[in-house]
Amino acid sequence: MARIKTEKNGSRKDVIVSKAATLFREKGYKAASMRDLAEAVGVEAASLYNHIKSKSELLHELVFNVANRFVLKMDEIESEPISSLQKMEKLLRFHISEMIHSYEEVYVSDREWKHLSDPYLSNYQNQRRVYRKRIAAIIEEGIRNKEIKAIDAPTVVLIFLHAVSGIESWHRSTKKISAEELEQNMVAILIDGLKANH
Amino acid sequence: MARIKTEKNGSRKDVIVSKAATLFREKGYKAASMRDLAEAVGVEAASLYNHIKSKSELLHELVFNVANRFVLKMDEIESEPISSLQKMEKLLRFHISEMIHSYEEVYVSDREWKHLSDPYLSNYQNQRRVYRKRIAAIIEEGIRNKEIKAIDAPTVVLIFLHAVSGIESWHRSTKKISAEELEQNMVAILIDGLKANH
DNA sequence: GAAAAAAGAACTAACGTTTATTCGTGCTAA
DNA sequence: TTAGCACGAATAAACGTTAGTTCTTTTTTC
Repeated sequence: MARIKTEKNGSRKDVIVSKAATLFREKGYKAASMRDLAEAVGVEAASLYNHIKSKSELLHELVFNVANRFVLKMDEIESEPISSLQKMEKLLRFHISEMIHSYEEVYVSDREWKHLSDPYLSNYQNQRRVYRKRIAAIIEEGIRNKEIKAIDAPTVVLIFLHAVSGIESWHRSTKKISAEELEQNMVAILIDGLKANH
Repeated sequence: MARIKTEKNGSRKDVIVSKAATLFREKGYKAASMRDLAEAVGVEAASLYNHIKSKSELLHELVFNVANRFVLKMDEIESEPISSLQKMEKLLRFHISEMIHSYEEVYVSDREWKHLSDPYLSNYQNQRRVYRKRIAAIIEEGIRNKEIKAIDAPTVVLIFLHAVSGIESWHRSTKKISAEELEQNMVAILIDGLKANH
C-alpha cells in the first residue's frame, strides 16, 4: 500500500494532475484511461478518487491553469509603453517559453479543450475568442502606425498561435537545436515577416 | 430500409469514409463512435460493416489518401527548374489549398494519426519524417544560394507546417476573409519572413 | 420480358470488453 | 485514536464488432 509520493509543498492531487498532463498529451484525453493514469501514478484506479472528483476535472484544471497564465501575461504586455511590434515580440517569446517549459500542459490545453463539457467548454471558447481579439488589436495598432505591413490581423493571429504550437515537433525530435536558438529562429522568421517594408 | 445514397461514380464506402472525416474532425477519432457515424450516414451501426472492415480502417484510409497526395506534389515540385524560394512558395500554396478544399481529411490526418495502429503507424511516421526532410532540403539549398536567410531549416519546416494547419481557425470563424486573401496573406508573411535581407 | 437465383445491403439482437466511477473495508501515518 | 488514503469488488453505460435474418436490387435463365 505505497502512497503517492509528493514533491515538497505539493499535494497528491498535483502529482495526479501532472501525470495526467503527460498521459493526455501522449494518448489524447479520450484514449487515456483512468487505469493508465493510475498505473503512471503507481496506485489503483479507485484510489485516484480520494483526490479528484472526476476525469473531466483533470482536464479543465489543466486547461484553465494554462489559460489564466496567458491572460495574465497579456494584461501585463498590453499596459507596457512599447511599440506594437515589440509587444508582438514579447508575446511571441512568452508563448514560445511556455511551450518549451510547460510543454505537456500547454499542448494538452491546445489540443484537448474540445472534450471539456459545459459550462467549461463555452467559457473556454469565450476566453479564447477574447484572447485572439486582443492579439489582433495589437497588430491592427501596429498597422496604423506603419510598423507592421498591411495584412489581415486575424490571419496573423492564426499563424502566430499555430506556429508556436509547432514546438511540439521540436520536443519530439532527437537532434534538437537549443531552446535559445529555437526561440531566436522563430522570432526571426515571424517578426521579420510582420515588419513593414520601408 | 433506406439505402445509403451515393454520389454518382462513388461507392457506399466512399460516403462512409467522407462522413467519418467530418465526424473525426468534430469529435476526434476516439470520441467518435460507430453509432455516431451510423447516424450521420442514416443507417444502423451494424450495417456499416457490410462496407468497411473496421473503424481503424476508416482512419488509415483517410490518412494515407492525404499523405499520398502530398508526396505526389512534392515529387512534382522537386523536379521543377525553379528557385528554392519559388519551390517553397509553391509548396506553401499547395498546403494552403489542400487545407482549404479538403479541410476535413487533411485536418484529421494531421491530428489523429496517433491513433493508427502498427504497421500503419510506423509507416506513417516514416513517411512524415521523410517528407519533412525533403522540405528542409529545399530550404537548405535556398540558404546556400543566399535566397533564404541563414536559419535552422527544421525550425522553418515546423513553422510552415503548423502555420498552415491554423487554417482550421479560418474555417471556423464566422467573418471569414476570402480564400484568395487568406492565401495571399499567409504567403506574404511566411515567404517574406524567409527572404534573405539584401 | 417474366421467373428464379444470387448478391448486396439493411435490420435486430447480442456478444465480450473497456470505460469511469462508487462502495465498503482496512491499513498507516500523524 | 483519528483522519487520510489505498484497496478489491462491483456497477452501469458505452464501446467495436459479430451473427443470423430479412428485405431489395441485380444478374441469370428460359
